[in-house]
Amino acid sequence: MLTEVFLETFKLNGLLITAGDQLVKELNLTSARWKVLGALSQSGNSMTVPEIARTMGQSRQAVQRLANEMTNDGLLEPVANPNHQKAKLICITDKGQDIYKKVMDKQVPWANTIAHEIKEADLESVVSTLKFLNRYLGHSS
Amino acid sequence: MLTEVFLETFKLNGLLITAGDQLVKELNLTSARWKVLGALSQSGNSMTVPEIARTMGQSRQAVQRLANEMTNDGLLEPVANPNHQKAKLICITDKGQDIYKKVMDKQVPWANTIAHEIKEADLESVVSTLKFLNRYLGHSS
DNA sequence: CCACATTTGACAACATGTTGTCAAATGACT
DNA sequence: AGTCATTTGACAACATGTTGTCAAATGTGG
Repeated sequence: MLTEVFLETFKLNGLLITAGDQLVKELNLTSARWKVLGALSQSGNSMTVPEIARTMGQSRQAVQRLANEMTNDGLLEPVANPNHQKAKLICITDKGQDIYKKVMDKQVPWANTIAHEIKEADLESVVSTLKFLNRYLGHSS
Repeated sequence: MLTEVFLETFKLNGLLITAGDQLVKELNLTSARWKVLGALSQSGNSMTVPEIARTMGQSRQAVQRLANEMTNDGLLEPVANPNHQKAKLICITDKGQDIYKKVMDKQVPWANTIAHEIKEADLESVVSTLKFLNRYLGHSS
């Protein structure tokens, strides 16, 4: 049955990326960049690239490229890190905040429409189980 | 909370691909090809490329490329489709069956180790909720 | 303080995914 | 049958992801 969870996760990932790309297209965003903004936003707005990568379950190189491009586009900005000379802290710019807010204004009602069709207990079960799997797989590697 | 489900899904997807790649590396497979074999295997061993793509929640072009490469590698073979001249039915070759079996021999114990740490009710909750989300997102697009 | 492992940014090679386009095959409707 | 929308394989452009490597910065243990 866990195998089924994995297959459904792969599928959901694909469908979410497609749906997400459609949702944020007109804001000149993509799902990948949205995810970076989300990770930063969720954690107080300032992390190094490798920290973002670990949060997202991806390689630091993938996030590094996104961060560089988004910095060029004025969505992010690197600020000096008192704890590390090379590893700058990545922050969201005002422009980035603005766009992220607009994304959330579109995403929240969309998510609520879906969430209404799912029992709250199931949602909690899913969140905690996925978190457990992420913790488990994250530590093992 | 549904937003959290989505973020955890993205993360789990990344970690699963990494873990899967490690698991099947020595069999000259990758997670992507494994998924194609799994989709075919789960559905009686014969589907057209677009059918596989819909099962996996991906674009038919992505699956087409994988299918072409795996055909060149002797894992798959296209057979005539009585219902469609162009859209061949993709089948797993004996060699493909062999490798898939070896993958499962490695994956099943690995999955069981993890599954033991999760309550069965939670697992059922996750599977049915993910399936619902996939059905919902699949129909809407 | 010094050697050594780890982390980090930068860069490259490559796998995997999306979208868009085209012509051929199919299906649906009159 | 004839027309038109849809599906399909092929191909291309591009976004996103992995791994591997290197040198610099950091952490760790003597």
